[in-house]
Amino acid sequence: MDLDIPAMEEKWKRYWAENSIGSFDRSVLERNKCFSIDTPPPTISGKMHMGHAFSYPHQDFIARYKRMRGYNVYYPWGFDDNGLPTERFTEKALGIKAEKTELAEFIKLCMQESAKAEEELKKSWIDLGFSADFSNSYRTFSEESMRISQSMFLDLVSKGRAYREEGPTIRCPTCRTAISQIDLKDITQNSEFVYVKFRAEEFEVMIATTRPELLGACVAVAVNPQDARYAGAIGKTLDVPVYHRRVKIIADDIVSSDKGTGAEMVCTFGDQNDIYLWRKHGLETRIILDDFGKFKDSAGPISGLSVREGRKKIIELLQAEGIVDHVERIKHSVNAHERCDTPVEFGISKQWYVKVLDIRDELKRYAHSVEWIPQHMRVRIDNWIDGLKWDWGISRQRFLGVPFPVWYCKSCGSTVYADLNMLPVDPRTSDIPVKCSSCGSNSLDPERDVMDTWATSSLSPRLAMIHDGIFPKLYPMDIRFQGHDIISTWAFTTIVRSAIHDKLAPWKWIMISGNVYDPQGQKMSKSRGNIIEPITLISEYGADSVRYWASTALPGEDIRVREQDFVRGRRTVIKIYNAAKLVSMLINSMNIPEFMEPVSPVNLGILAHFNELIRNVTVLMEDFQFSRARAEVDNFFWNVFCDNYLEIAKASMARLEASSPLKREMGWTLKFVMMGIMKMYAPIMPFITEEVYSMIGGRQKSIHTETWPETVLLADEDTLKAGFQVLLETISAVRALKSSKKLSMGTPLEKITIEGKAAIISQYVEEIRAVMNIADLTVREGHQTVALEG
RNA sequence: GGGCUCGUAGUCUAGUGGUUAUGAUACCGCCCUUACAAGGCGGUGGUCACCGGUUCAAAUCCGGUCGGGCCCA
Repeated sequence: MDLDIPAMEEKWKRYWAENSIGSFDRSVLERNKCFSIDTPPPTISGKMHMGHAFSYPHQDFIARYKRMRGYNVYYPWGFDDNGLPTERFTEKALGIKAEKTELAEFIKLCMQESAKAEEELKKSWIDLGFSADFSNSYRTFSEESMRISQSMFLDLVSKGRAYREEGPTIRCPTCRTAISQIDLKDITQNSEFVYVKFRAEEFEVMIATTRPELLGACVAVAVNPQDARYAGAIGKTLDVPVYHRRVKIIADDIVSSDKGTGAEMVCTFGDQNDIYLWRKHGLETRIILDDFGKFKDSAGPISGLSVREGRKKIIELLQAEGIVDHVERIKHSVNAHERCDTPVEFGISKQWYVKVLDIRDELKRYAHSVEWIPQHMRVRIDNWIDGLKWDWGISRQRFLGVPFPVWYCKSCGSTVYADLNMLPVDPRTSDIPVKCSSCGSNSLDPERDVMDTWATSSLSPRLAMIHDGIFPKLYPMDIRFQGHDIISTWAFTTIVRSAIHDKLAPWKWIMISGNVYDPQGQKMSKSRGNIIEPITLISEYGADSVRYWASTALPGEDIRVREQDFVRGRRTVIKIYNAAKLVSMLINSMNIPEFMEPVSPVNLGILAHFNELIRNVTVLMEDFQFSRARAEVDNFFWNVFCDNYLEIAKASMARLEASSPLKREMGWTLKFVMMGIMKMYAPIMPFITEEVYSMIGGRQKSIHTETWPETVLLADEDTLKAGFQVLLETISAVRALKSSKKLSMGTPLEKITIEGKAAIISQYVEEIRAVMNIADLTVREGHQTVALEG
């Protein structure tokens, strides 16, 4: 009977759910008995994609392995329904616009849509056989998460780590919305460098700019301190053409001498470079563009114009002044909104920041106290921390997000914080009466910004464990799983939060996964049309095969989606099933005892090999090297167990009397080794191993509640193993002989002479005769040769 | 531009100083009555990106060059 993979997987999914296989035992909360996993909550705004199908199994391999090693595994599940992606998802699903919907209503709709999407999504994850706790998942935008996030924000405030200051905002003129840095991408566009002379009484400086229209926002001219051309000019002032104001010449290493003339105009704000210089040098602020991309009155002659019109007009005015030297066509990269490719504009407003610059060394120490898998990923967070230019900005000018529990007093200007017992609170929509804590006024303005999603996601260990009522029992957690693309965001911000709130590193280990590419090594994207859906692969090859594919990559390494890997996974599943069918046929009529001590060389030999396998695989799994671990099991299962031991056992047992002690011993060894292989495969392929476990008489209700295989005590294991190795080589030589004579492996042979290590081979004469169907076998001392006689 | 990473049969991949370089896939032979042809046995196929250095010995260590990828500017 052929194996029906979908039906088999369906059966066990139900069985595990009904029997709560793999669930966390709340009564055991000692840290050394638990293993806790900080899982990345997938965003609810998308389907499961190949990146998920690749990296999430890695967590599950470790979770299942640790359970079998006796740990009470805390493997919570969350969904990320916070922030902009959910806004867009809800807008699209309901055909509404956040701007045109009443705020409280919009947020309610977002939460409803998220809840629906989560139910749908959950199914995909369960289909892949994950053993996380789906029955009790947390959400990054629940009332509970909001309360946690707000209370931890207040903790930042009380520790002097959160502050509010003027900061840049990014707007997309096309989408007419505030966006965050994460929504930016670099695009290269054709542009022109306009070379303009800035004059002073005694000298002039030529600057090259791609944004002449921002002349009215010019607050400085910057040069590199090493640049000899401007050495004498630093600190002096220049006249801004058209507007005729004086600005200072400042020096900064960030200015490149070989770009343009080496002197650049600093405007508030043309690009991120400007923001950096503005902040570092404490420059004044001149905002001349409004939120809709039109010039304000302060832009003087170009007020009311668009960016494009203003640019044309300014160039005309500069030419009229006779100070345009020349115009050069160039290609340069600009920050653009990733959705619509429009170059963004920068504005300014008061924003909340988390102070991190002064604790960089401490953050690095915490980052280093975590063990990074693979180790080389650790330098990425070092580079990030070293390269930080400003504090962590957590304000976003959006609708859906965790609100700041903050008001501003209209009469005295104080910042008023919510009490802990008010949380969660949305000052934008709440009618809770709040009074100013300094002057008692009840006339307060709510903070209208919301927190960036990372400000909440960075608390994921708390979100999960408070939700489950076990915080801080298992905190810090054992391991975080995440991709390398978010080391500078999620890993970094989580380390920041534990460092500040708890003076701890958040985990013992962090495991970084790679990216998934299409068969040609290209990124998968809608625009390339090369998206492959995990659901398609699951229905075609089975979840075990998809997991098998995911297990082929080493930690941190990228992988391609290639048909042949799934084919290989499915072959393995089917091979396991067929091997199990044979094993159960061979042993089912027997009464196999739980323990036995084999005495025959062939059984001791495979056990010696198996011991070695268990040791190697265990070391690899402890080291999170599931790819190598699985390859070891594969090799043993196919080449040693199936191709040889099973063939030997099948042929030998057919010749032995039912009452023969050797037959009984073989039956026991078959079951013992097969069971052990299944246990080592179980974390990778939970479905087929469960099926086999039930076929060959597992004693527990599931293989996933079994313990990891342990070695058996053998006298002189090395000799046993070497002897068994000679047996395998001898069989291989006889097979080669049959193959060269174009005979089937089952063809009877009359008389065969084997030359080799006679003392060893003689121990296995009966097995060799049986498996190769040889009537008369002679063994002679000599170099390994096999000859057919007569 | 900076950091990290990778470069091994047509393709993918193992291999951090020591026999004849691992395995998968593809390809070519042969083998189906008794677990599995989605299988078994055997075979073809490689200047280990390039150049130089260290060493008795380099795919492996060091330096450089070229090319790919990711992250950051």
